[in-house]
Amino acid sequence: MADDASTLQQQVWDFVYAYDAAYDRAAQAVGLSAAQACLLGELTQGTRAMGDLAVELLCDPSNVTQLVARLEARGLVTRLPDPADRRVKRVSITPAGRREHRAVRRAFGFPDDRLGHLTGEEQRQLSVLLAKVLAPGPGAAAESASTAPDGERPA
Amino acid sequence: MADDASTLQQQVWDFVYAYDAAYDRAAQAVGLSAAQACLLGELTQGTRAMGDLAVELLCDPSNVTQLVARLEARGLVTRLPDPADRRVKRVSITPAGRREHRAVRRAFGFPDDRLGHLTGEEQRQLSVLLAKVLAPGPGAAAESASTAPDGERPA
DNA sequence: GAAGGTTACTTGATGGACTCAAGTAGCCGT
DNA sequence: ACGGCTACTTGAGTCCATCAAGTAACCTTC
Repeated sequence: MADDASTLQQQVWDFVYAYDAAYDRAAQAVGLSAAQACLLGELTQGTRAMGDLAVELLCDPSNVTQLVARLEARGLVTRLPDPADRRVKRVSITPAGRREHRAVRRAFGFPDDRLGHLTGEEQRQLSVLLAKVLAPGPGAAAESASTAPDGERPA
Repeated sequence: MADDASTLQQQVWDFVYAYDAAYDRAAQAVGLSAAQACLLGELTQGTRAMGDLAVELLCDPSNVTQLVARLEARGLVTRLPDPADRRVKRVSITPAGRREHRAVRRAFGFPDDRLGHLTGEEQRQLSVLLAKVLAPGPGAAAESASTAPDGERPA
């Protein structure tokens, strides 16, 4: 029985490894780092305050500052003060940034290449299982942070 | 239909995100980076040549040099010349390294915390689905690199 | 309405991860 | 032994990431 469990763990590891590697390749093919692509992904649904990005990306605010600075220097995002609270800077994606991000999504073959191995029915099964795995489980107190709205991942 | 698919993609993203974050936390709880923990994991089944590590970790050989140097400085691995080919350096894990690695495994709660949400039968289902996803599929020519033998992952 | 505390972001310093280019040492075929 | 290849290292540079300290703006409270 420990054998079944360890096989599953190995499979999950390989799965995550393949996913990460594919995303990395996709980003780099477009000339972005994984972190940059991930940040762009966060912005596709609308603007975000710097601080919110730090929370969503699970990193230090000062890290977001430099990440955004590099993207801004390349014209992929803009940073403008929030009219309601002048401490806050709201980051939004530019048309060029949207193009780059779409290019990453296009280069990211994992969903089609890998999930495409499954039939529609199998995909539905997988979805059910993942929902259960991801459900806030017993043992963990509070878990939320739905991360990216369209399917990104970090480094 | 595009809705089912996009839900699945989002779930896979969240799953990978949670896995990565958990591994990162586990490594850092022990005072290692994810890359260092991953490298230790590669060594648990036996020694490896530097070059082989570079292939398995999908990175430049010079990166392995510094990674191993840092681990060696902390006494977690040793590096000794291959008697058969004096160009080759074989890296092996020390008892201290093994202890650290076990600590990472212990701190890595994902398998128990998350996969534990599934019944034995569901785990078996997931295993079958993952096997199909990971199978060398149509479209990819050659894929091997079974990565870590006991369940590691990179940054 | 000014003082004090908190919040949001930036700056500076530091360290790890990673890559590329160039270098050295050892292998191997001719 | 010579030339070419392989394995690893070194050095330079970039990005990611964190911490500590700073600045500006908000928000209370007196």
